[in-house]
Amino acid sequence: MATSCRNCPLRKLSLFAPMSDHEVDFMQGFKTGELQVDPGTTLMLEGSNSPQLYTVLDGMGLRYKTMASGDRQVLNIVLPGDFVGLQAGVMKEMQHSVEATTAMTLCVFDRKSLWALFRDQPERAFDLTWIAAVEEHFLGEVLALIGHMSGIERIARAFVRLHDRCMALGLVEGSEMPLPYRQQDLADALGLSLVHTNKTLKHLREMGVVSWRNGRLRFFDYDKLCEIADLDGARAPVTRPLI
Amino acid sequence: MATSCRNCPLRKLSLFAPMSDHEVDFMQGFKTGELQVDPGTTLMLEGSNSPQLYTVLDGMGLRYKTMASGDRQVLNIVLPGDFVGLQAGVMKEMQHSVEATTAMTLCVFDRKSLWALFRDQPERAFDLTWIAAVEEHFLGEVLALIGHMSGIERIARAFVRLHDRCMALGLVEGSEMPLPYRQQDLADALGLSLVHTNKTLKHLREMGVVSWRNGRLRFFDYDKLCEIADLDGARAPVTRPLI
DNA sequence: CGGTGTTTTGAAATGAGTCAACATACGTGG
DNA sequence: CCACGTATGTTGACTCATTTCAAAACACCG
Repeated sequence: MATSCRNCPLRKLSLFAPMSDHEVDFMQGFKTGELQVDPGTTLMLEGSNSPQLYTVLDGMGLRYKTMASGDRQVLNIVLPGDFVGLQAGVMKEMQHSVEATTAMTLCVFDRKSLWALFRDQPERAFDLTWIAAVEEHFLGEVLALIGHMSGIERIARAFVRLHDRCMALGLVEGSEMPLPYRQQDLADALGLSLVHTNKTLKHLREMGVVSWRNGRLRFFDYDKLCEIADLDGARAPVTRPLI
Repeated sequence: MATSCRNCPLRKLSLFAPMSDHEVDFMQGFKTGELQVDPGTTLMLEGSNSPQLYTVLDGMGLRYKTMASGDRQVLNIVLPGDFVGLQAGVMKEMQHSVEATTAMTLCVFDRKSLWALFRDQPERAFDLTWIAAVEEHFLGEVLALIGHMSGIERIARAFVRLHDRCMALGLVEGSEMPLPYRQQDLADALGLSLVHTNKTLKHLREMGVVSWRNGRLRFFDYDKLCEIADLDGARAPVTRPLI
């Protein structure tokens, strides 16, 4: 049974900007359905133009680009609350692909009604731009990360950032959280080779900082991890709108 | 004397999406003035919240992030037609800084009237989101670049992309174009050390491919450059809106 | 039980960073 | 007009993080 926007479990989270009843009603009308996909499903394909846009309700995915050489650059990890397909909505086509890593539940919107949203709901239109700006911000962060940090620093920072995001979503259980990816995925996200990623993970494990096994990430010494990641404890949470 | 939007020289370029007379009139009203800045001026500061937004009319600049270590990551080069400050407009504050490299002329908009734009001009609001999506796309490209390519490939690709952008803006004169930056700027943009950037530039020069001297970039063998950059000749130009 | 995908390990090769000096250009003030 | 200071570009030698290659161990599934 499909969730109604009114009882959307994500909306309750403080991570997301509050929305008036009237706005929620509009979103409800904007929503055309709900989609369940299996792990490995490609939601958006680079160069294509999806007729549908999504908001992730549940599950995890990946945004990535495929390069001429066949390599893959993972742009970021897709978590609940993320909006998928904005590029297809405003540009001619997607510039990256999006794939479901786990099973996912998605809110479906019709691309054609995006224009109605801009016309009738300036607040929501503003929020969409906001979302695009937040995406841009995250990409900028990763760029700085890959451009200037060593392997162990990159991995540590990726883990901390992931922890922050999952914490805000209530996905962290004690000192443990799900991370259902392959080492190859992390390597592709951080611009490292698989072998080096593996060895660095081993190093972090033996240092007693974090352990990533069987799709679960365990934090043994979070402070140390932050230190390696060159991040202090005070990180302002980024509030953002939910579409 | 300030340029009127109606005769805006940029608008004529095919790079930018066409705009109706009515839309141009609105933009004219949105525009509050024109700003001239000297080289080295900081237009936006990371963490601050500018009351003004700009569209570059003339000159070149840099967007960059400053890292805890003191390093700098150049996100991209700012050219005429680029919109500056969108992040400050929709998020609480800028996540990167913007600096004028040469003298610049900027169209000034009032941040407060951004909301009016969303309310009264859904087409323009749509364009703003479009711009944000284009920015995101470019950052994704650079990310893939830095994550997976060697020094010489990165430099070659940066030059080709720059050539494409400047060509669309009519800034290329024959096989030569202005590039008023320091080697350090390029190094910071591509995640390379200054020394390695210097040596790679020398290498490209000695191969007879490109020469970058005295703020001017000269192409001797453009095909070869594209080959090194792993780009074929057929690159679709990205049309985008001008605000 | 064999097949496929993932993780792990070791050894060798190298691209890129760091250090440290020198060269060049440009502007300012004496 | 020259001397000096600062910013940028150039070069060589050395080091090391990371990549690449190759193989083995492990896990899961039909």
